[in-house]
Amino acid sequence: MPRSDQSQTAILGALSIMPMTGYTLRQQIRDILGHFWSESLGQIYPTLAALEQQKLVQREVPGNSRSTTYSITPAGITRLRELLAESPQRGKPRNGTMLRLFFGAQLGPVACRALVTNALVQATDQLAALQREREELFGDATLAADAPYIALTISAGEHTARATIAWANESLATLARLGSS
Amino acid sequence: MPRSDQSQTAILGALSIMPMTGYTLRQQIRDILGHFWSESLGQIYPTLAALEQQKLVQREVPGNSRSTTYSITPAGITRLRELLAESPQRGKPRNGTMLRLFFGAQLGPVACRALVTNALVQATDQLAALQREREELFGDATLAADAPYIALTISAGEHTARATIAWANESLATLARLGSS
DNA sequence: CCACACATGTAATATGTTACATGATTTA
DNA sequence: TAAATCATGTAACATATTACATGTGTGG
Repeated sequence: MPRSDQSQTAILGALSIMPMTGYTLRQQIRDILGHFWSESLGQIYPTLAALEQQKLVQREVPGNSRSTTYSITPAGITRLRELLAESPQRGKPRNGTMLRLFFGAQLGPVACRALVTNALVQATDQLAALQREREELFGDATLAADAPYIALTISAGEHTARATIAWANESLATLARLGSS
Repeated sequence: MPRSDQSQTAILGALSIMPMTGYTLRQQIRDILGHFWSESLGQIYPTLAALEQQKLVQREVPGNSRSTTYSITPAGITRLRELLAESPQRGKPRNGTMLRLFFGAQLGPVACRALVTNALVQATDQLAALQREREELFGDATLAADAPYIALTISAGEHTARATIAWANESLATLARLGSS
């Protein structure tokens, strides 16, 4: 059962910052990588088991607690660096909003306006969330080494969100003209 | 074997513009929706078979040719409008470049620079491709009804590409400072 | 006539989510 | 002590890609 390289990369990466349980792993990935990554528990547990078999991660002292904290091994760090060095296989795009807009003649201008408005709201929310994250990032001393790189990914999200906002406003104006004529 | 609503939407949508074979369907989706959508042949043929069973598409006069051209039925148009009206289920993001950059401390500044440069090149190429498409769009009279909506999706691609270019240039400057210090 | 594009379809494989089953720990 | 959260793991289902097997039409 070969668990995907991609999931292994994300999980090893997260464990390279700090040891965690599978459950916490999902939370951290959702909350911190959420803008550009996702993993489900159904992926995480089997992947952790596979990584453990390959000795790339290990269970930490399972003393008193019933929960299993995993940490990355030196071999795991080596493997992580290999995986990160592989060229990123771009996932196939599937943007439901654009698909609907493309066939907007079938959908009608009113529903299209709703789609764009929705995209606008989401992008605005995301921009706010990213700005909050940026502030938190500088308050966390344990991330000192990672902070400059993490800031790059936050910046990317901000650029994209602002682009979406600009596009949405433009498009709403266009759609208004389209609807009235 | 329930074929996904998402694939059905894309295929019915494409057939709403003109009848096609499965093979051509894939080409058109790759070439025209490629910026925000993808379907493989392994999806297209089974989906077409399912759609035919539901009478949402039909084979056109299979007279002399060996190839099977499908066209959308009135029921298919109705179904397409239903599908388009469903709120777009956002696919989970998986951006390999951002994942690598996030763990840039493990990967090192040189490889990170390469990742960003690569993103810059891709975005530049895409911007050029989109501008070509925009010109073609106005030259094609058969798309008159769809053109304004299609233009919206092209514009979205352009905004995103320009945002990526701006981010990449900024980030290269940041990485240069990071590497030299 | 040979290579290449057109065309169809299936099977193996990969990937991934959701729901289910189960239970411990914390907090109000 | 009841509810919420933390935690693990599996199974069923959904989705998707790639490779394979096979054949037709067309241009050089």
